[in-house]
Amino acid sequence: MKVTLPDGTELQLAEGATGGDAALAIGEGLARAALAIEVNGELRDLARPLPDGAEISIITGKSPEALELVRHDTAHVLAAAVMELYPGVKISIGPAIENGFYYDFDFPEGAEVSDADFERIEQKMREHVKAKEQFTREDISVQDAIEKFKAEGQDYKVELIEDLITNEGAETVSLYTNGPFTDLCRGPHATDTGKIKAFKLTSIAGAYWRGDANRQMLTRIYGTAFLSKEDLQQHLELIEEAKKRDHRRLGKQLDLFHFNEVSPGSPFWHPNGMKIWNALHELWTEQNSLRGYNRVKTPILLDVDLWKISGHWDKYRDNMYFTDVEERPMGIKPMNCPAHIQIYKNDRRSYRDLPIRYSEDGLVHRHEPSGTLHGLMRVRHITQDDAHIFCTEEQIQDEVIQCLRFGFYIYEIFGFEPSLELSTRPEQRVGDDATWDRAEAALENALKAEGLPYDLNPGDGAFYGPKIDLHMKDSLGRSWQLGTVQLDFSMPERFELSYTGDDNEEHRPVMIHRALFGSFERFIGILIEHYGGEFPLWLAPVQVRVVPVSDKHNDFSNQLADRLLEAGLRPHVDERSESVGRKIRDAELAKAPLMWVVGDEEQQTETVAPRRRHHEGEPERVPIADAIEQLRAEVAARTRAE
RNA sequence: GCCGGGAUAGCUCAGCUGGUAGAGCAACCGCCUUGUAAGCGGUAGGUCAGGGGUUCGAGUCCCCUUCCCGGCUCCA
Repeated sequence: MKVTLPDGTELQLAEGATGGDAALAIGEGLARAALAIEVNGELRDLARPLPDGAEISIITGKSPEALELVRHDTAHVLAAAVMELYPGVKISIGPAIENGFYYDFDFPEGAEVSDADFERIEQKMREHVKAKEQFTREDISVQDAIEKFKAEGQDYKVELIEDLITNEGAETVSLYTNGPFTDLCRGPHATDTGKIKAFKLTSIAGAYWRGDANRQMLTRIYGTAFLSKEDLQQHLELIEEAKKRDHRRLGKQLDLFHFNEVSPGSPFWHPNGMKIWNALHELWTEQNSLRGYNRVKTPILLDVDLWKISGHWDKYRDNMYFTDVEERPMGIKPMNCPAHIQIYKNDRRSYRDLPIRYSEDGLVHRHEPSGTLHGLMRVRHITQDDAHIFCTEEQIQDEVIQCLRFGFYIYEIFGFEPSLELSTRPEQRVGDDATWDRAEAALENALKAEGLPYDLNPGDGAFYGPKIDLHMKDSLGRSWQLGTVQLDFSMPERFELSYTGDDNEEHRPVMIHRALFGSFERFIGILIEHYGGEFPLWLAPVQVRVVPVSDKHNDFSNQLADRLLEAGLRPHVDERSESVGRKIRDAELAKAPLMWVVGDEEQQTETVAPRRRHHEGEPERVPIADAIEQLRAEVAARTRAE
C-alpha cells in the first residue's frame, strides 16, 4: 500500500503499516519526534494502521496541534495520579483547553483536596511521566464498556456512554490505557507519557457535572503542560506579567476607586478614577448628540406593576431590589427600557417622528449573585451608556448597522478589536416564533451587510429578543461583554406602543436596545487592563506632573499649572521638598504621561522641556505656549499612542 | 448561589509545631534645596475582618458570619 505525504510524494508501505511505521520510513529522527499523525485531515494515534492511499502528515512538537495533544495526555496522567492517591474517586471528563487542561473528579466523602495537595499529586504524575507509559487504544462494545465502568463504580463514565448511544447511536467506544489507568476517551494521544516535557497544576475549583447547577458539584483540577521547560517557564512569567495589569490592582495603585464591605459589588470612585470617567462621558455625550440621539433622564425607582408588564418581574425578581414607598411597592430599575418607554408613550407618535433615539447614562441595580462579582467587570451598581431606538420594521436594518458602525468608531479610538456574537432565542422567552424569526434574520442581515465576522451563540439571546454583542478579553484572557445591540418586538407589544402611519392607521414600532461601552464600570475596567494603567493623554487622570527643581520654583510651577488648567488640562504640581530624581520616579510610578521639570532655566526663558513617560535622557525644550497648544491638540484628537 | 482558598499597620508582605506582633514603602516631624527613576535622621501607626468556642494562655486550633480571590452556574 502507499500513502501521500504533505509535499505530494508517495510512500510505499507494507500492508497494515501504522502511522509510526510511516514516520520511521521517512526518517529515524522524525519517528522519535512523532507524537501523532494526521490521516486524511483527522488526527490519530501513531499506533493505528493506515488506510491505503491516505494523505498523511506526521505531527511533531513543532505542529500547532502538539500542545493540545500533550495537554490532553497530561490530563490522563493527572487522573491516573489522583486515582492512585484517592482510592474510590470517581472520574468524569478531562479535556485540553486554551492554555492547559483540566480533569473533573468526584472525591470520596471526607477527602478534602486543595491546592496544598498539588505537590504530592504532581510528584505522582512525574512518576508516570518518567515511566514513559504507552498510550494504548482499545475499541470495545458499548455494552462491555458500560459493564466495565459499572463494575468499577464509575457512574459518570456510564452516563457518558449511555449518552453516546442515545445521541450518536454509538455501538463501540474507545478506551485509552496508560500504565495502570484506563479512561473512556475519543483520543488521539501521543505514543507515551514521556512526551510530556513540562507540566504544572495551576488551580482547583468546583464545577457542576455537565455544567448543570442542579447536579453534582465536582472538583476540577486545572493544569498546564508544554513541550519544554522553557515554554512552561515563559507561560508562567506571562501570567505574572498579566496579573500586574489587573484593574483591581491598578485601581488601588493609581488611586482610581475602591470596593468596600458597606456596599459589595459597588465601586467607590476616587477623584483620579472620575477623571477617566469624565473623559469617557464627554466622548459619550459628544458622539450621541452627533448621531441623532436625544439624552433623557429617568427615575431609579419605578412601580412594581411596570416590571410586571415588562416581564422583568417574572424572570428577574430574585435579582432585583424592591422597596415600599408609602406602602406602594416599587422596584429599583435593573434596566432603563421601561422608563424610556414612558417617555415614548407620553405623546402620540407619527411615522414622521421615527426613528426616535433616546440615550441615558442610566444607573441600574442588579443583585448579581455574590460569587459572580468581579472588580469593575461585574458589579451590582451599573451605569449603562444606554439607548433605545423606536423605529419601524423597515428601519431596523439601517438602524442596527448604524449602531454597529457607531460601536466600531468608539472601539477604534481605544484600539479595541472586539469579537462579535449573535445570540438567538433562549428557552425562556416572550413573543412568538415568527417574530423571533424576523428579529434574528434582521440582525444576521445587518452583520452580513457590513461584512463582519461573528460567532453564533444559539439560545443566548435576551428574553425579549436576539442580540449582537461586542466582547473584549481582560488581561487574563477572560471574555467580557461590552457593547450590545438588541432587537425587541416584545416590549412594544407589552406596553402597547404605537405610531400613526401614513395610512392614518396605528402601527406597532420596534425597539432597539443599544449600549456601546456596555457599562462605564466594565468599560473602564477593560481600559485599565488594556493600557496597563498607562492611559493616553486624553484619559490620564493627571496629564502633566509639574516637577519644580527646588522649593523656590514652586510658585512658577503653580503658575504653569494654572495655565494648563485654563487650557482645560489636568496638571499636578509635586511641591514636596524632594530631589528631582525622586519626583520623576514617583511621576513614573503614577504613570503620568508627561512631566515638566522646571527650574531657573525654564523660568528665565519661558520654556518647558516636556518629558514623556518612560523617556530617557533630557528632553527638548519648547516655548510654554507651544507646549500647551500641542497638548490641547493631542487631547482633542484623543490620540491613542504615545 | 455552589466548591476550594484567603483576610495581620495606609500599601506589599513576614510571623516554625499555641507563650501576648514585625519589615520595607507610604504618612508625620526635622535637616538637605536638589536638573530627569529612590538624599539623610527621627516619630507615630495594629480590638491580627467580626462574633463565639477550646486552652492557664489564641494572629496561630475549632465553629459561625461578612468580604475578597480562583473556578462553576448565572449575567435582562
